[in-house]
Amino acid sequence: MNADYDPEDIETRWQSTWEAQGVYRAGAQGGEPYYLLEMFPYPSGRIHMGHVRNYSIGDAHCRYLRMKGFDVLHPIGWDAFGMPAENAAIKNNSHPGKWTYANIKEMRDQLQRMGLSYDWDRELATCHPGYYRWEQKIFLEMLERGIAYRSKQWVNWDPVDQTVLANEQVVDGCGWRSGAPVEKRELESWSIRITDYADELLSDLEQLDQWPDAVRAMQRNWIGRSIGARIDFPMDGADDLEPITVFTTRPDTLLGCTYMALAAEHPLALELARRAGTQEAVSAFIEQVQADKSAAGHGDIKEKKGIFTGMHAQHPLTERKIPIWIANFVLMDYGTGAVMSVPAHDQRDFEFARTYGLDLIPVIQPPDLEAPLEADTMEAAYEGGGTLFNSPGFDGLDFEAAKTAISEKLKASQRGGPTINFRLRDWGVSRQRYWGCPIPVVYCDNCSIVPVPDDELPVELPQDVSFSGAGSPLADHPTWKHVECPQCGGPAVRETDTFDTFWESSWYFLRYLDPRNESQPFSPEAVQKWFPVDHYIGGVEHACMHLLYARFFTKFLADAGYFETREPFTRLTTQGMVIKDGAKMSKSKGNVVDPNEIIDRYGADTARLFMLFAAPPEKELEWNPNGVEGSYRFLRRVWRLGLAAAEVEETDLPENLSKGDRDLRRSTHWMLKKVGHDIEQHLHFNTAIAAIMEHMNAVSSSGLGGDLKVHPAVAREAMVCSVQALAPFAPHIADELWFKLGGEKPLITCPWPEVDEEAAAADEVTIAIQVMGKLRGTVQVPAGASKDDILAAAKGDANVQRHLDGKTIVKEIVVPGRLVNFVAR
RNA sequence: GCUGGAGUGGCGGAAUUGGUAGACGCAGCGGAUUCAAAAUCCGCCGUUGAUGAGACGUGUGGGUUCGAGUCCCACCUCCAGCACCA
Repeated sequence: MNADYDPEDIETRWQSTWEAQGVYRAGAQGGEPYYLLEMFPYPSGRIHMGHVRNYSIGDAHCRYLRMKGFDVLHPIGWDAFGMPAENAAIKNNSHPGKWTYANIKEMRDQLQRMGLSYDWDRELATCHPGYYRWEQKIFLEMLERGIAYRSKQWVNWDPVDQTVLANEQVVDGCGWRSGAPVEKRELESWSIRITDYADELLSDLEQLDQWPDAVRAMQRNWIGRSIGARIDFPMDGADDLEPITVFTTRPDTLLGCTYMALAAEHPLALELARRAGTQEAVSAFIEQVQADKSAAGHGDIKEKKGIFTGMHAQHPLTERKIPIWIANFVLMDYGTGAVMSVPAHDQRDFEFARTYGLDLIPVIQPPDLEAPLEADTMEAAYEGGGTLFNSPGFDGLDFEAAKTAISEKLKASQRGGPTINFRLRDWGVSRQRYWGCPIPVVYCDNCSIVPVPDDELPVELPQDVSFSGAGSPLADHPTWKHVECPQCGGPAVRETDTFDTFWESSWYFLRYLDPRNESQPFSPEAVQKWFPVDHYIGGVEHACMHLLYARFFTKFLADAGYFETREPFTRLTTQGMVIKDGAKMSKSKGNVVDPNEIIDRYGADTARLFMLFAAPPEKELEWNPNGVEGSYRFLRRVWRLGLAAAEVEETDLPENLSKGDRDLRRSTHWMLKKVGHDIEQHLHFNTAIAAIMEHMNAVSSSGLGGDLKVHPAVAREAMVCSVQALAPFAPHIADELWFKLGGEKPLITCPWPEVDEEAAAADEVTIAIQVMGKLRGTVQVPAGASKDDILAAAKGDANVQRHLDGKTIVKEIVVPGRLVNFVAR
């Protein structure tokens, strides 16, 4: 009679039933809307354990919320543009789209085998023109509002992927995808003024109180707001040149400035050298710096090097002559690419000055030092605070007051003033690749940059391309780029760069709301109903790229009038990595476990259960084959007990329950309460599942399947509730048993069981008894026992008496339901 | 260096936020069942002690408290992100 647990049979049957009944469709049941989203996958070909974990977490939450009566939107799609498709196309001499769609099909099958609760009607692929036409439109709105601009600038060039990278995409000086050392190139390209939103992106982090602190901190660092001053240094003896502007956080040390340093890429570097006649040496130095950077792979500079340009600036307050140097440690990417050097109070400047024999002028006196700082005896820069000296007009001021005083003075004489500087740079979005969304502009000799008119969108990628050449197939295409200028009708050429693929993922969560809309990117009604995303789940590696861009897009779209919401993701969960043998799973380490094999062997329910049980979502998860086996063993146990319960006669709960009945009912309802609580409070599925396991131990002890020691109705209830509680984690086996126990609709469409608080409450509690804070015994008392009764019972304990013997109790502490502590002398 | 986080049995991890440290699972040990195996079931399982009483025990050292894994001070180690950021 007892068929063995056969996950494959159960899972395929339920997956088709669910699909046939459309139980996952958003709006299928009504209820309060809830938008639950996991980061969509790149269709690389196969899903990996990281995906399985990510989607198991999201699915468990989704199923729980559905049972709690929410109308959950839970969509899935494909982040389908990107380099791997193009590389595969080059290798196989085929088309990236072919590779991409084949992978999507493969991965869709895999996800469906996991039995995930997605609304597949909303599936989207970002490489589809029906998707990307709307991001072209959004770009044109950015262009119109001055948020998108084209400029010639120094960019990060990935020599392997043959494309430009944004700052965020350079990791340790290497391309985030290719791993190749990044080079600096000067290119015409498109940028997005994300820096216009720097302040808001920073300050709104405050309100994201359901985001992990780590992610907020990373974004805060990334945006890098610092308060300081902008200071203009006029040129000495070259009146036709603009002053050199620097940014400093220490305007109080301005009088200690003895030289200036420019980045090698600074536009004035060569110009100054040309005027001073040091061109040859300086350009050799600049080339050396560039070569060192490429060779080191990183921005890692071993020793500080520099060269004097031969030119001088004037100190903005004293008009003293300030030599202008070029130095390898000055970054063009930060501030203005030029710094004022105060060697007495900045360690880098100090080292540089000592190397090249430059002057030191100490101007801040440390508060705990009696003798004044002296240039000749200093062994390191003093970077702390103190009182100003050697600073005519500011001597005696505290350094903090001096920051303001000097900034204001500069402002008054129009030589700078207080300012706030950000580390965040504008977002360079041009990519010299084919498999991306075309940037919808054309270049016309008469009209310059012309946006593609709305009725000509989307600008589609041509299908007939060859990947033989080194550059972009779009640039090499014989006809595609040649068009009539939309403005003057003359000959024009299309932009052949495509967008950074982070462009697609910056707004896909909005397209899900209305994925087939052909007249707008999404309807206001859909946004009104679902946006923002209530809970977003994904990997922490996107903390500073995707999540920052998505926040920016949302703010821009709000400003463009699409909606009011200014933050896209209310709650964020960043799940930990799946590791094996202490290391991230990777082909090179040979420690990859293929989800397919696990599902073949144990079924999806076991794989999911293990992933949720082994660790809370935000922690790393160590893949443990024995642990998987344990989860499988548990489900088999549930299966047997479930079948046994289905055999038990169906009756009402009796009026009078035996102690055994009450104990099992307490276990049942305590478990339900605990599962609900753990999911709602912290998404701690691991402790929720532990509670179900604990309860199953109690069910097992009740004799179910053998000599039943409890009332049949109590035993049935115990199993029915277990199956319901298990539904978010192992949905297939849960539905199968649910139907065997008399259920008529899939559990995801059924309400979460009510906790019977009375049954869940204990009628007896164990009180710990301490003497002087040390545990000396325990005692069982009725749940509502009075303090006096508890104390009496505690004093009755033989061991406690032994420890109190010969002592006087000076204090009795009673924590109701918990413990008693006797303080005795 | 800066920022964020974490240190609990052989392992993954619990501990209602100041109240019996080690739930649940894995591994291990012992037993039942079996001709045997698989599967299943029961018991033990921080260290020490003897199966008892006890002592010790949540990275280290102090402190607050009747009572500290939890709070305070100082330190150590590990992980992650950023890093010559002016």
